[in-house]
This record gives sequence, C-alpha cells and structure tokens, in this order.
Amino acid sequence: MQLEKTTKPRQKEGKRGYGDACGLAHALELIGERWALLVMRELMFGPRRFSGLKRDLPGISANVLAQRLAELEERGLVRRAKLPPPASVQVYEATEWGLEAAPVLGVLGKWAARSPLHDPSLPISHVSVMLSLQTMFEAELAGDFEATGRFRLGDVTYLAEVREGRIDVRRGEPGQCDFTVTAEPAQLAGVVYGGAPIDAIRIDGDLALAKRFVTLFPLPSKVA
Amino acid sequence: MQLEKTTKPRQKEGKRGYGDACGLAHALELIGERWALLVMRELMFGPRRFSGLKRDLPGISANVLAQRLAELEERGLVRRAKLPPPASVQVYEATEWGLEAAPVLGVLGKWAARSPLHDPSLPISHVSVMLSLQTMFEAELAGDFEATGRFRLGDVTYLAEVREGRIDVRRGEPGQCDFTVTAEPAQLAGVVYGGAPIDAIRIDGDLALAKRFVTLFPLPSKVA
DNA sequence: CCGTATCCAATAAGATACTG
DNA sequence: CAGTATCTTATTGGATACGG
Repeated sequence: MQLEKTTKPRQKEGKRGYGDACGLAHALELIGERWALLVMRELMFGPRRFSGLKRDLPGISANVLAQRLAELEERGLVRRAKLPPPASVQVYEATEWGLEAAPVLGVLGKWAARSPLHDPSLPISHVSVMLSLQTMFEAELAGDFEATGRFRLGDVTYLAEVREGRIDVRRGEPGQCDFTVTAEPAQLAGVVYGGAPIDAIRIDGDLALAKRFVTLFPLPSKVA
Repeated sequence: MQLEKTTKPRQKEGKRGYGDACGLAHALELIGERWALLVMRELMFGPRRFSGLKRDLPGISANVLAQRLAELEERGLVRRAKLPPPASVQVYEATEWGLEAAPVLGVLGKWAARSPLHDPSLPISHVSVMLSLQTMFEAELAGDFEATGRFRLGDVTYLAEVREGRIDVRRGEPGQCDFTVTAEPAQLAGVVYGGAPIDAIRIDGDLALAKRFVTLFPLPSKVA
C-alpha cells in the first residue's frame, strides 16, 4: 500500500500557537519569538533605522530582522514611520503599547542578573546599558541625591536625571548637566557593574557627582 | 570545484546564543525557548509530574517537554525530586531561583492582557487561572475586604486568601475558608474575567463574600 | 502508567548574495 | 541603505516504539 503520511491532517495548519488562553501564553505568541524582545529593547528610547538595529543586535540576519519587524508591526507593537525632512528616512518605532513592554524587559533583565552563567564580557549596545540604569537604579541608595548626567556612547547621546529618588533616562541633549560621560557602552557597564575604576571612562564636569552616580545601580547577588 | 559548504566554520558551534551581555538577552537564553516559560508557570505552585505537565501544556510533545525540563534543570531553574514514600514518584520542581521568575510571568501576562488579539476561549490550566488571580489582584478594589476561598479545579485544590490588601494563592487545603468554588478552570476564568454570571460555577459557603471576591481582578482595557 | 528514544515532515533561523 | 531571495542548518511537533 502507498504511504500517505504527507497528507496527514494537522489540527492547526500554518500557525504554531500555544493554544492556551493564559495571558502568559499569549504574550509569548506576541513577543516570544527569537530576537523579538531584543528588537523591542532597541526601540525603547525612540525610533531606529533598520541598519542601526542590525548593527546593535549582534548576529541577527537581515531576513530575520525584517521578519520580526513585520510581525511586530502587524501585532501592533511597532510602527513604520518616516522621519521629517530633511532626514526623510524610514524608521521603526515602538507604539504606545509596545513601549508598555518596558517593565517586561526590566523584570526579565533583573531576574537574569542573578544568573551564575551570565557572561558580561560580550558586546553590549548603548540601549542595553542605558536601559539597565533605569532598571537597576536603587532609590534607597540615592536618597536625596540629585544629578543630571550626559552620556555620549558612540554616536548617540543620552541623558540620565536622578531626582527625588527616581531616575529618568532618555535620548537627547540635556539643557544642562552636571557631568558628561564619554565611553563605549561596555566600558560604562564595566564601571557601573563590573567594579572597574571610574577612570576607565572619560568624565567631564563634576567628577564627585559622577562617582556617586555610578554607585546607585547595585547588582543582585548571584544565585549559585 | 567541490562544494565545501557543510564544513563552513560556525562561530558558535552547537549553541545559538545572542552574543549580547545585556541581562535581557541572557534571560532569553535561559528561558526564551519555546514552552520554557509555560513549563515554569506550571511549576509555580509546587512540584509536578511529567504527565501532569504534559496534560496541562496543550500540544507540547513528550520529547520537547523532556528536553525543556533537562535544559531548565541544567540551568538551575528546575530540579528533579522524588516525592516521599508512599508516593515515591519522580517530580519536577522549581528551584528557589526558578520561583523568583514569578514576577516575570506576572508582568508578561498583565502586559498581554491588553492585547486585542487575545483569545480567551482557548483551554486554560488550573495553574494559569490561579496565577492570574495573584497577578491581576487589585489592592484598591479590595480595600479592607477579607476572605479565604477554596478552589477545587478538577482534581487540584487551591486556597486564595485576601487580607490587608494582599492576596496569597497556594495549593492545599485551607484550615478554614469562607467559601468553596468548584469548577473547571475555564469556567472560573469566565466568571472572574469574562463577565459570566457567578452561577456558572458552583459555590458553597458564603456566596456574598464569593461574589465580592470575584470582582477584585479587573482586566485592563484593550489597546485597540 | 511513566517517561525516553527515534524517526519524519514542517518551520524557523542563519548565511550569503543580490537588487532598487 | 534597506531590505529580498535563496539555500542550508537547526528546532519543533507528531507519531510511534521501547524499557521500567
């Protein structure tokens, strides 16, 4: 008799969902694919171009990035936009709801920080570092400390403002700031999280404030 | 000339990591594979057997479940244990660190609850429903309301205790309780989240407390 | 019954080349 | 630069079959 295995009926043709009403399962259908959350991470501080995303996501291939962006767009997490002239380039930006995924990134990252398998020597993007400042900031360590720092990481500038026990991190130039850090993302991470001496990064402005600033982001103890 | 494509050097042979020092990327390497977080979900209220996991994860195949459990075990999130005699069966349980992933599940689920694509008609496990109560509980709606409910979902019994603006959900029999709900997980979800009438589920004990109880878990508004 | 191991077909991911 | 096309490899799911 002939083999008919190729004609087997499949209950869910074409889709590979979890078939589970749990919100968690649905979340994984939205952003559970490989690279999806890292793409969202790169969009958290504002619109990005395709090539920038590709550069900062080490090892992603163009077709996978294009597919992820298309999926995230059709799910309502990402939107294509055109930057106003004279730039007029196409960019990808997170929608409102997409930006609401920020706590997800924070909780995941914070949880993983306790992992004994974590390798901090790998490359890291400027978005990752600045987002980690937002995530790992500890209000109790800050007390009533106040400072505004400017961070020149490669060709992107961020602004981090500590005030009233909160931190606000965003892209752009501050109107004024107490100090300016100029470094590669990995160097900054080394100083804040790796115990590297602060002169591993260039600091202009109020060095004392900067020294205090970098102590506000404690790493949790490793689990093993 | 001969094709030598199969001998291409691959920079990360055998592993498919993200090559990214970001904590988020590492989190995804730990629990980013398909099914991994859903397996963790099923372990959040205590040890489970292989067959129970397979039953409550709709559509997972035995080999994938076995592989996920093995990976989670070697990463320190899951541990094999043997239930004490007379049961003496092997179970899987979350480690301390694995249990610390609970907030991750909560944040993800809560975020996804705003999705317009969510289909609540799919099957749902008892763990999912009880975990969602923990997640979606709104302290402000509770005020100083106090109640202890027993939930018989299939062959598993849970206990949910609302007190001092907090909720505690766990497996087991309560010493005493105000009401007992007997239902399938989907029916309970329908009453709590779907606006189904409360008589869709069986309630013994204090009906008034139970009616109030099921109002403490508001769904966020859909995003589109 | 409790898993494990193995095979196979379908998909997703990765590498690379190429086009407007 | 911004993707698409194509091809290769890896992972997944489904169906058994197997050992305790």
